[in-house]
Amino acid sequence: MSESTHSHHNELLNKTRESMPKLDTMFELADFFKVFSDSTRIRIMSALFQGELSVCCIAEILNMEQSTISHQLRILRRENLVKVRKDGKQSYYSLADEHIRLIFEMGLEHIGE
Amino acid sequence: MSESTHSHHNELLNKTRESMPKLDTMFELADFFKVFSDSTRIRIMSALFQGELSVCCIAEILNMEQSTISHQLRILRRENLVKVRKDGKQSYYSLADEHIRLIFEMGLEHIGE
DNA sequence: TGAACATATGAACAATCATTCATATGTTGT
DNA sequence: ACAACATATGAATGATTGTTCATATGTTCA
Repeated sequence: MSESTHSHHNELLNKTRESMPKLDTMFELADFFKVFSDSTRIRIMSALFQGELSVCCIAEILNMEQSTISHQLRILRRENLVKVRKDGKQSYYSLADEHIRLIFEMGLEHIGE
Repeated sequence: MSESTHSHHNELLNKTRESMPKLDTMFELADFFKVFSDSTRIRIMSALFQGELSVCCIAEILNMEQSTISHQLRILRRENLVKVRKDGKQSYYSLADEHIRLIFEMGLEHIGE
């Protein structure tokens, strides 16, 4: 292989590497989308578009265990996608971000709904 | 508990259920975002923003096994996010959709980059 | 204070998934 | 036809993750 071929090859390689986001950023991005990659979390967020809901209400709407919902809400909280308002015994969850609706719409558009 | 309390409760429950996307749609949506939830796939797509690339070139850019890249490209192909152009020994992959850039930008915006 | 209820959480388990290794398929140039 | 190369893919493995059960924490009301 000639030297010029090598250098062209390395040029593309370096140019592409430089155009890419930082490695850490790409890991964060994957983690962010990971939150949307589970159907239970998608269903919880879908329910919350309607307005704030308590944990047991979400569990009833989805027809799933309260424990399951709590665990998934913890993940949504950790990623700042929902916020909590405590009132007596209940915890009322709501979407933290109008952003989420856009991300949903974008996904729905791609799967053609 | 009074009957009116019950009916208010069921009203919210039904209203919310009706406002949600179809169950199948929510499963599809989760599957769609699942593709973006892995850092290797994110890195592959990031590289492809630059233009089409062969499999071994992607492997070199990411410094990963050719086999790993092939497996992940298969998933991206299955979900219609990349397309292939075969030329001799090589397979050149490129992004199937300008959509992907928007989804990336939306994610980057949320993680604050 | 005690009973009933709402929520959170740790441990265990099953299922999913990314990676690697080995190898098959297909192409180019000699 | 053969050697060298590029890509694809099945099987095995290790790691991650969603769900369930049991239980802890905290609140309300009698």
